[in-house]
Amino acid sequence: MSPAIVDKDKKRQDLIEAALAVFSKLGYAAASMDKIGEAAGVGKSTIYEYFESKTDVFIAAFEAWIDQICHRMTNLMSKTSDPIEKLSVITTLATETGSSETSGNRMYLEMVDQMHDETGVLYHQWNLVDGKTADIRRILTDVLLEGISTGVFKATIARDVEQIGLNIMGCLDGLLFNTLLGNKHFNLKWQVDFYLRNLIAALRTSHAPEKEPGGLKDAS
Amino acid sequence: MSPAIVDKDKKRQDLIEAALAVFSKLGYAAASMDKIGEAAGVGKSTIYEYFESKTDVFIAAFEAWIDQICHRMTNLMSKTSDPIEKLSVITTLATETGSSETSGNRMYLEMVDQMHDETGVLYHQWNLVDGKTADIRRILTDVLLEGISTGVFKATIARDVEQIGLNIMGCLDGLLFNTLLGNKHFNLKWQVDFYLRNLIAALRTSHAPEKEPGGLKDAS
Amino acid sequence: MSPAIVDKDKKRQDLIEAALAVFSKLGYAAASMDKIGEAAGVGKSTIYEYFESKTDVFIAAFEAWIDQICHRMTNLMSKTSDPIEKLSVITTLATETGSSETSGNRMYLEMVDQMHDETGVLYHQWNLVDGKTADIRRILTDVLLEGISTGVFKATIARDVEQIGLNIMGCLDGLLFNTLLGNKHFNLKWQVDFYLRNLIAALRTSHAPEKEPGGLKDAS
Amino acid sequence: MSPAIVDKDKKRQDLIEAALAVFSKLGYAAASMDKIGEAAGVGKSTIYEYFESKTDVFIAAFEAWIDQICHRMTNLMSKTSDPIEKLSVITTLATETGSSETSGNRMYLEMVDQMHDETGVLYHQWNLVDGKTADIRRILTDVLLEGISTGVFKATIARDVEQIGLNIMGCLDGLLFNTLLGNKHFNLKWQVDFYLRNLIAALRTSHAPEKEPGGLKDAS
DNA sequence: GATGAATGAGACTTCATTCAT
DNA sequence: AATGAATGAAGTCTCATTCAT
Repeated sequence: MSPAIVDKDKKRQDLIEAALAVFSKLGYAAASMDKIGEAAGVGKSTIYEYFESKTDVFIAAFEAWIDQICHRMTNLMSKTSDPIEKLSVITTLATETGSSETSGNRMYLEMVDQMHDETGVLYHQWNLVDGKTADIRRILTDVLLEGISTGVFKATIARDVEQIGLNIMGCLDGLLFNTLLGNKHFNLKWQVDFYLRNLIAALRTSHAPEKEPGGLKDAS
Repeated sequence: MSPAIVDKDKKRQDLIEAALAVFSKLGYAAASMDKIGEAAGVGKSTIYEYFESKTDVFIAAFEAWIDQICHRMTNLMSKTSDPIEKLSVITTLATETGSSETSGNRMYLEMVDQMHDETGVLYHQWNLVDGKTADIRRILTDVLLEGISTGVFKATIARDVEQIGLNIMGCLDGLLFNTLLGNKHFNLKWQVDFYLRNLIAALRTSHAPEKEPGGLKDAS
Repeated sequence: MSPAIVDKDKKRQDLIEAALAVFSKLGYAAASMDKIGEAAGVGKSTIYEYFESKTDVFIAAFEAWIDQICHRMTNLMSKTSDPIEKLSVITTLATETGSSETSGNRMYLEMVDQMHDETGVLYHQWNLVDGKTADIRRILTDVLLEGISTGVFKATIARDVEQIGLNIMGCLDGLLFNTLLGNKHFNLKWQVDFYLRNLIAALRTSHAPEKEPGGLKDAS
Repeated sequence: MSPAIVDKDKKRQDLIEAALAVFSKLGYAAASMDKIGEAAGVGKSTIYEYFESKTDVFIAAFEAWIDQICHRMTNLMSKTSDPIEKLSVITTLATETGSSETSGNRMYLEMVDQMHDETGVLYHQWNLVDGKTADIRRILTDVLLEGISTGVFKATIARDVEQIGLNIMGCLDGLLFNTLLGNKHFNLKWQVDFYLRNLIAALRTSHAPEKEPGGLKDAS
């Protein structure tokens, strides 16, 4: 006759899952509590048993989303030890996100929007976002440092690894946006390959073997 | 004898200007007609003398915004004949946009958001956006083609000029976003220089002189 | 160099004419000052030089409308001396008003609406309406009295002529409404003929000749 | 344990009732959602829990209104088997509707107005209105046919029963309007009796007994 | 006298949130 | 714990009317 303590956490997860799906598809504004409740199979007032407000729900969904990305990235990268191949994992991730299958994913867009909007959920919450995205940045930084220590990447980039990580994230974001936005001129795979190819050319030591990551060969 | 004659076109421009400022600062949803009117120094109902709806106002502001970018880009590029230096104009533009002076500029973000949101103003309006942004793409394409014809860029990129133009736009967008979003780790100038340096290295003919555009030398 | 005094009255008439057309077509609420001005070929603010308010414009249009009906009715009735044939003029008038040619005429409907609506222009203005419609009632009463004095109608109806006049107006209104309303089952001419035939049968003296007004013969 | 369960159907009916009262008193345009809510004792937004829009509310009120009339008419008519007395039920109904007790009833007027107004709720909805009013027409038609089969009414009117039913409805509407509209000259009971008396005289077989329905004897 | 321009009041509608059960 | 029901604040848009020229 112990109270259903576990259920509460499980249900919260279910709600987050449902909310993430709705936010990804509709964006923050169009995602009404009604719709989130419906997606989770509960009445909308039930959501308030688990979250303070719509803001709270969004933040939880956002955190879950970042966690998912990190897990996926870590998983894919663990399959190889070559730093260059690890970087090329990004192509896979980006292509996945940009594919029509999951094209509803507007979380990044919403994150930016909510951070930038004076009335936005995440306005002045850079610390929160920073903390969450730090995990992704760390993964990239580690790959670069690993590449330096194994002689694949130039030692001179060591002081810039943090900025280079940001460059990758930033440029990828932009390429992804343009695809999500429905730009029919856009060939996402080509674009990501082209960017990565130019980047790696700048990072690699001149004597490093020319073995290239899958898919990059045709990019120029 | 004559009624108050106002240059309706001028006033419309003023309203667009004000609307662009408000949309840039607050985004589409948070930019109420009240606020736009206040910014323009008129009552909200006055706006309806010049526009059919909020949608109309946004589209006009969006078009004005693209036009501004094109003009600025064309102006800056006309000051040099070197394709590489022309490309580096992008650094200036990006830095300007990302500077705190004009940090409110969320138009691109909003454009993406409105196109992607099922209920968005620009949903399924890709033709409109495409037509407007085509001008920017054309400017970039022209620079690339000019570089090829003067032997500065590899002839082999000729077939890809369109995609490369998109790559520039996309990556720049992403870098800009991350800055606008308040990412304090982000050094926009460094990021743009780094991207352009890698890009130009991939485009230029091997025998081309190493003369680099201002500001790129230190980027690695 | 005398001021254009005549023009003012003429212009007022033009405005009334235009307003009547717009009110008849659109009804009171949908007839914006903008549209009335446009129909009269002047700016909407000009209307306020000639009328105090939209209410004023409507009342003037309403009065003009009643006057038109009276004139038409008087004209048609003057062509015969037979009271029964005079009554049958109503068929012509009703058919005219109900015909698709002029089907836009919603003045009566609007009159009723505006009188009955708590916020209506004519609310509590029965005196005004009564005074105006009195002319029509008088015409009908005169026909009945004339019929009595010539022995065509029963003398016993003398005390009821006023009510009978109202009966004609009332029933005709109703039949007209149902036609204006688009009731496709409705054959206006048949309906009016049927009503008048029954009415006349009740009014006429038993020894009066059976000569019937045109169009009534087939009505049963 | 269970949330506040309200009989949604019951509440919807209450809202319709309240809306019908407000529409009847003020007409469609002047009946704001605020006022309807107030009349029902709920906030205006609550109405949107039960109806999609103001249009929806009006249509529901309109349908309820027709249903009420049909029920009342059927009830009253069921108390006698004499077709002539059945027709005289109309006098009762009309007098009721036109009495000061329920003088606010402008539903018919509004129905006409909304059907006729280009921007009206019922514009081009003749099918809806037709379907609803068909019930009333059917009741009248049945009475007439029944009268024919029992030899009270002339067999020759058989082909016109539909039009005669419409004639009754149309003329009654008009008489009612003039009363509702506040015409102080109008004696509704006299008017309806007069109309019905003339009608019945035209319908009845010559050998039929002169037994008249209550109230008709004095009408001329 | 005429009118282009401006607007304030008010309408419908949405939705995050609260409350009673 | 769960939720059906209710709502107030806010947003977009309309339009009769006023004002300055």
